[in-house]
Amino acid sequence: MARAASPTASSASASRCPASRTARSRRWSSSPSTAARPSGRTCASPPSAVGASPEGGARHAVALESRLLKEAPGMPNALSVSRMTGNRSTFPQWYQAINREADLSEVSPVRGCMIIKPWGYGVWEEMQRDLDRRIKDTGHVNAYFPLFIPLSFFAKEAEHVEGFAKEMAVVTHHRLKTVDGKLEVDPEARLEEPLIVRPTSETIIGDAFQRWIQSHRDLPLLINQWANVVRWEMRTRLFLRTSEFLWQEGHTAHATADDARAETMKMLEVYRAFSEETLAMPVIAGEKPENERFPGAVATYSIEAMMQDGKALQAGTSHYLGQNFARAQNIRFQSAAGELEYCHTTSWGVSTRLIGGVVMTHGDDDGLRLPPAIAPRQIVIVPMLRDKPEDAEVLAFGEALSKQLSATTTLGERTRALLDTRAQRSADKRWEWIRRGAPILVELGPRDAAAGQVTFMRRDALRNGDKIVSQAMPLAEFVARAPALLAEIQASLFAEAKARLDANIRTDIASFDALAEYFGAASEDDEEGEAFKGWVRAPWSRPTGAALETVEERLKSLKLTLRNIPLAQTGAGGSCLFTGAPAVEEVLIARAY
RNA sequence: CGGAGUGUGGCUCAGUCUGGUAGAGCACCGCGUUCGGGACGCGGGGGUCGCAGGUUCGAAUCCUGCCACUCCGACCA
Repeated sequence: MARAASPTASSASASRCPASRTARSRRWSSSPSTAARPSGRTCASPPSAVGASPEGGARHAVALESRLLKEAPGMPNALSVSRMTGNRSTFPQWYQAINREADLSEVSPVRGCMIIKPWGYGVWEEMQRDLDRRIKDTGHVNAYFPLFIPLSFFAKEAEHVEGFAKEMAVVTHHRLKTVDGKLEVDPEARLEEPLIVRPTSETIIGDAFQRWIQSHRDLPLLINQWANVVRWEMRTRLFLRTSEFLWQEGHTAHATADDARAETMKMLEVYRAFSEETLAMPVIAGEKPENERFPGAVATYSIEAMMQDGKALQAGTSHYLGQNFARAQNIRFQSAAGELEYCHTTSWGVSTRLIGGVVMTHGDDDGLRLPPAIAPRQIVIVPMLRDKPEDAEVLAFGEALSKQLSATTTLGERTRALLDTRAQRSADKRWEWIRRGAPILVELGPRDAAAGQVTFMRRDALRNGDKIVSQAMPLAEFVARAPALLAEIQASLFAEAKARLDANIRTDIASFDALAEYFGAASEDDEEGEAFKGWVRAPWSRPTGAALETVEERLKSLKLTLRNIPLAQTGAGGSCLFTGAPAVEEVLIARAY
């Protein structure tokens, strides 16, 4: 073992020092800024001390990947956690490590598709439950439409077709046959009309709307569907972009443009509130520039969230479709005046991508941190069992605690507590729950049982420097305070992310050159570590058509995109960053997922 | 689809240059000692080295083709 700088380290301390072990560490070992960094936690030797030692510690990958990273050098707006997660060059590895170590998801044998593991799916279920409530509270009802859409349906809206045609899964046959012991597609079983696997459901739902709507009394028609969709993506990443993903898609029809526009904005606001209140993920809501519109839409709005590497994630969209789909599909109603008119429709959706957003918003060196509102288990009790008589008391105490906690109400729901009685070692279980992001972790030992007290850790504030922070209080007090404590964790995660977002949107960039300097300089760095860059909010003249395309081209050279035009405008004047013309509003510019 | 890289037990990797019949740590199983900050000892189980051909007495290693994954582009929730 090449642990040159700490010759005294015992194997025991080495085992607690996983940072010293991956081959990755060699990548940074020559970096001057790494060597000086004090080792984290119980780790005795600096990362640079380690060479080719192949010792393992795979389960610690989240911690070890990130601990080795460079500090963001001299960045005024550097994230508080940028030394681990804010480093652009290692962020993808960190992201994948969390997916693996927090048991969220894994790539499947099917190209471009993922397996959402129970813990990750549990998070999705909590999201679904909360958002479904919000969707129903705004008057919508759930329904389900077919996975397969006849090609002819899909073909009706020209822009829509153009937007999705390149990423379509198509079903052409309905039978297999065995030839020489091998299964083959039966050429005899060709479908008369190919079916596409839905990439979105405007057309199949529009077809139903066309039949369901006759009178203005049938409007508004407010439908939502929870479903999977398929878009044949070239490049996929867990949760953020996969060929198949889960989502919710709302589809509504209205009598007037005003009503439909109001619906579009209402659902955008539902998404904003859901994202900020439930996911603790601050967002900026705004309108997409015309070239970023949903295919077939008159206007598209989005909420954009800032990830810990500074990139923007489109976290939800809401579209005003005008009468485009109504005309294409003959969705008409008879008005009070007796006239036949086309409906105005909307659609809006969020997907399992949000899970990726939560990971990249709240994750840290120790793994995932889940906002209590979406944590499948909010309080996990790990009993310290030692194969001794007092184990029974510890377990009994734990069961009582779990039961009492489950009788309380947190954030409007029954508190989700778990007594983890699995046979694994307590220490392993503790770290597993830390990596998974359980908001509160209770460690229950004989001393607690005897004293009738609860010792616990908050995942949002797990460490003070290198030390794990735990606190203790009497059972009754803990049970009484747990809901408030969880609410506090929810709030603190949001506050942390909100502060990061607010601190990293620059509004002082007044020219394209300045923009290029800010973003361009970093891209010339090698992969060793690009400094954190946030977003830029800049005045612009809202160019359209070819002029807008030119803007996009120039931004592309800097790997930048227009995210949205925030609804909340400051009214600041100035001249357009791109055209020099008088600005009419501000636009958000960022690198994006 | 272009550029770069990687495929070796569950995980992270060494071994490939210089062919000789597969390793480490962690994880897993058993026993014992431990146990409030990622325990220790002893003993085990698990890999046709991404796939298919080829060269060779012999291939993880050399050659050819293919596939998959990761990162960077193009495309997108």
